[in-house]
Amino acid sequence: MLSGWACRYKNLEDGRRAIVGFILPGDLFDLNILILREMDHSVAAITSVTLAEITAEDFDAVTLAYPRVLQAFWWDTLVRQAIQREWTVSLGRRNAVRCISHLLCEMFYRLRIVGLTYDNTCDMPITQTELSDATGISAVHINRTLQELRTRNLIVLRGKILTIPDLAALQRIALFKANYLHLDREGAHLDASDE
Amino acid sequence: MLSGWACRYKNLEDGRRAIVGFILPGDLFDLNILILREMDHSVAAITSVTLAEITAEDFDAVTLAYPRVLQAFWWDTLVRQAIQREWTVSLGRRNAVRCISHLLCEMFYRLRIVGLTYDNTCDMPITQTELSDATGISAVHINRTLQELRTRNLIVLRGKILTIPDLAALQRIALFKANYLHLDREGAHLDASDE
DNA sequence: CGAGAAGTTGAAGCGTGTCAAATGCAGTGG
DNA sequence: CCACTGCATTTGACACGCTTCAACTTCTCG
Repeated sequence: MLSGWACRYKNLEDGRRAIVGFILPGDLFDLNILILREMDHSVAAITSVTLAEITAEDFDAVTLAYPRVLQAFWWDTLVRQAIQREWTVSLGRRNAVRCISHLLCEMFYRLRIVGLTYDNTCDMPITQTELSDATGISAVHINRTLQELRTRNLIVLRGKILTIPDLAALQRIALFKANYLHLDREGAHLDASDE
Repeated sequence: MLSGWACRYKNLEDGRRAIVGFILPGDLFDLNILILREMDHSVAAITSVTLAEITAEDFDAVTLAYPRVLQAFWWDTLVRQAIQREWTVSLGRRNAVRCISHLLCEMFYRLRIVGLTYDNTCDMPITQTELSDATGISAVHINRTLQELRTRNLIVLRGKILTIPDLAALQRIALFKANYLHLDREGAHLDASDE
């Protein structure tokens, strides 16, 4: 993924859609298809996107010839898995305010790694309906919760642009700890939390 | 993991515990520690367990010398990730009855792969409190929901032994589709669902 | 047999879902 | 430039699944 946003999702048999992850610029996708026989989920673009492609043959050739490359890819996979685990925690244990705050924190950090934040703002091209599909919270309640976050001056979200006036405060609300993103292996990072 | 059950969990700052996955016999654990610098979660034994261990040096040596081994390990990682995604769906979209049913289906299938089911029964050594930590549903409601599943003859659960009289029926309730477990790469499998 | 853990039960409250309708907003064609 | 269209956001009222609390009972194991 070179630019743009996409999401992974699964459709339940009763027709509802569940977003299980967001794919941001710089993310690898999709290694699944190279290793597993069958995709167990779908991917959809949220904005217009640009991709770089590699064939299965080239992938096999490169990774077999340069195992370090495979290890690096694997590192990426493990980080995605850590993110998925944190989503599990969010959905199971965090209420609406915390769940949404946590998701926004995660997006902001992930965008910052790849240089797509500007001071304390970043793009946030997802609709409230998509937020609903991602968090399992109804769209109506997403709306009310966003308004609460706005009222408490924790976020400014207008026209697909997100500004976080006080990241440390938002993290505190969200019970967000950035360590699960394993930023230490990558370049730029600054943890706004106290610890 | 050679025998016994364990779980991965994270502690929230407010003291609650969230179980983000179960580790069953045959599962690899923990590749994270070999690749990532820092564990972002903890692992606890549920029953007494036996493990096989490999040093980081041996691991590096083997995977660098035999890239196919690394690819196989990676395949395992991707399946774990698929399971984690399905947990995300469960917590976000399934109500208590479906969520618990789904978890039981998953456990049963995973145990069956490694030959730890006997006809339609298997061990289920987790307490209702642990089920609560895994699903985000309060222990009290876990209890009531299990009773409902028992009343509807969907499960028989007594003394850490689970029997599923009609697996297809339970899957239907749970909206369970076994494809996400990617059983096709492994040996024995029988999908009890209609499709 | 005793003690602590696990499971069970009831009552009350609340966070969130659902439904339905109104409003705002962006793109399209006349 | 405006009417038109469809989607996203917002609002209010009401219902319900689930949580919480607190007690009680049943298991398990030394």
